[in-house]
Amino acid sequence: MSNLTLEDIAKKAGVSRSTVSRVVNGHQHISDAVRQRVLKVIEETGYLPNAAARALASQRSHMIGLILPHSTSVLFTDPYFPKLLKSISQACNQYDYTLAFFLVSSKNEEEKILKRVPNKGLLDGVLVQSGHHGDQGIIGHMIDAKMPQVILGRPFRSDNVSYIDVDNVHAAYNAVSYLVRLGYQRIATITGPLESTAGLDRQEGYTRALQDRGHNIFQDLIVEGDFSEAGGYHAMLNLLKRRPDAVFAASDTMALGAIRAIQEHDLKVPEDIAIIGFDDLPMPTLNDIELTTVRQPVTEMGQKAVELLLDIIENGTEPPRHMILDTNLVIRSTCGSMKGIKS
Amino acid sequence: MSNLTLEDIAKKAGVSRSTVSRVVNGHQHISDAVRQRVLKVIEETGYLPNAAARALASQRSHMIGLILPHSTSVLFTDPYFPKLLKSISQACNQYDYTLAFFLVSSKNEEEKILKRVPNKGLLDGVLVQSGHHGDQGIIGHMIDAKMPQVILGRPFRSDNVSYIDVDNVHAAYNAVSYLVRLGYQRIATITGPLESTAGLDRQEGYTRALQDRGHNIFQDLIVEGDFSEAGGYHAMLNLLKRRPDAVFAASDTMALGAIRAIQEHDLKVPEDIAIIGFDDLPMPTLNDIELTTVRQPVTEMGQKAVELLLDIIENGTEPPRHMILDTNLVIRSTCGSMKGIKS
DNA sequence: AATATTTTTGGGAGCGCTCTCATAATCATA
DNA sequence: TATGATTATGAGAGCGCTCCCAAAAATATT
Repeated sequence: MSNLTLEDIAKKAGVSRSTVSRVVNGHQHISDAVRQRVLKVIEETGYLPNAAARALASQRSHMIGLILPHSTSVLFTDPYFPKLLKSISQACNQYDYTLAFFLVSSKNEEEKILKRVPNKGLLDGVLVQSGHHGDQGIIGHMIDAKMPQVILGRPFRSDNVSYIDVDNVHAAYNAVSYLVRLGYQRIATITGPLESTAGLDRQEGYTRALQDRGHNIFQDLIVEGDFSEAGGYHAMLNLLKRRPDAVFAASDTMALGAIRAIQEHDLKVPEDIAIIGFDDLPMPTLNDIELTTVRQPVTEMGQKAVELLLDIIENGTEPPRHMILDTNLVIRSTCGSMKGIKS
Repeated sequence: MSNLTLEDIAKKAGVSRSTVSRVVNGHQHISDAVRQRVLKVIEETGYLPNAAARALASQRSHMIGLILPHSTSVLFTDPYFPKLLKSISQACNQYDYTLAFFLVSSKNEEEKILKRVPNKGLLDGVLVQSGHHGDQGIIGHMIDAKMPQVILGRPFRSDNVSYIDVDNVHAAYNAVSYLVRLGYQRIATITGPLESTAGLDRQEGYTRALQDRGHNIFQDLIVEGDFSEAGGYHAMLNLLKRRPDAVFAASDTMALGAIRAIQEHDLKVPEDIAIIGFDDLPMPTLNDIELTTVRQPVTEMGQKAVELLLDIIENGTEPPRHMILDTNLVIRSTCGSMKGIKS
């Protein structure tokens, strides 16, 4: 099929290579007659430009990479990544960029990938999912390689890189404030892993909300989880001994695990213990639970991340750009019913 | 960093461009002294070859694409795709290929993607997830573009393309035979969507097993599902009226939905109704259910698919290669206990 | 020691495109 | 109608690599 070159099209249309190039790239300063003629030849022959030649000549591959470090790739069971991936993919498509996908499953792979990614002529920029200490290596590597990048999730060292994140502190603050306003007294939290910024930030929101509302902070009402169902279950098992009347779980999956633990102890949600989650993603087995939760704008995040990256590719890394997206509280039935709460 | 070219390295090492190229690509006919010298310069300067230039000169991008058509992208909630994606990504990494990811979410996107994917110089080949009628368009398009491809899952028209699939008929046959041997009499099935080859094949295995064992086929014990939890739930609601004593669900997610329906009707698994699933993938909420199921070798499938594609890229499309992977029955507790069954 | 053989190296032509610059054609202005 | 400004087109020099071919050096063969 398309072993045709610009030159071939030029010949067939009776114009020069440059002219065909202009038509293909939609430049101005082309007479309408010529444009139509060239377009017709392209249509007839099914000509498609050679991406490699284009990338070499223009120094732009029109390709961006998505790097998922191994600290996160474990979490692939939850629907967060598929959804994020989908929105990133759609955004790439929208802007005519190709998405290269790098799943870093081991230290070994990290090495190999870090050798390939910074190659000139391959990628115009990268999106790096992060939020863990361990990811600083990748991020630093990209900075060294002067590869334009946007971090998904606030990284631990964020001063010199661009990132996009949801406002975790504020989101958690609102969720916990809601529990306070409902009159709950012993509000516990199952945090995310505390070596992640998301875990840290959500815990901070929890603490601040309680403090601002004159509640004491009890360390034994704070249990660390790992964003997994099993983690939530075990964390809740611990918490049950401390008799909380409400729990803010830093992820829906953990909320689910917590509910399982509660139900196994013949307690009821929300009558005995209220639960609030975090994410609001579609889960295959959430059907019978009306989970009150914090909705993350995952789709928006993917879209904006791509746009941010393209902007950086176009206009340079400096200054680093930080974008914080709003969340909103989705009130369902695991905290008891209540109307007229304004966030 | 690497705005260095081969030429620069050549100069620094006091050799020619060709020689450096040989070293970089590990060709023979290079004296050890020179090789060491060049390697040292490369090391010191952090030189990385320009991927675009390489692709242009060698007519090989070392990149393959993964296309997920919209018929499948809906299913992204279940852990099948993440797991497949992971193994494909790892295999690519292993062979030093870059993976480009195309999620086709709409007819509109399909058009755009089909315009970009066949570009010469971008991809050496593609993996296409399939099994639906609707995907024939994409497959045909790739054939027209002479793009090497491997289909993941048997496509509807499979004579002229290479594909890799699990032996769905045989797997279902074994699962249902197992139920028969356990003595179940009214064995129902919740099928996958019948416009997918997986759905069709698994149903065929069900039918054949019953026939071979002298059971009658009752059409009202066959209900179509859609691989989703909700689909399984509703299908089971229908089946309950027909009082089956065992159900073969064509996916674990549907099995889960079915179990939910059964439990809501105050029946017990396996005492009242036995359930057997299909997939055996880690599910966040499967903790308390010991599902007997058919294990699909998803990881192996991703790995083999990449290897098959690389072989095709290397040695040509002809003849089309078909690879069928074995499954195995994983006996847990949703069919009652029984020992010594050999598949 | 002379020739044939093999190994090592360099030169050069392309891969198919973009993009600047020069030239040709068109239009506006006086 | 001559002059300058503007628009349309073509020619040519790369982009940074691979790979073939020929030359040079090292080694083997008689």
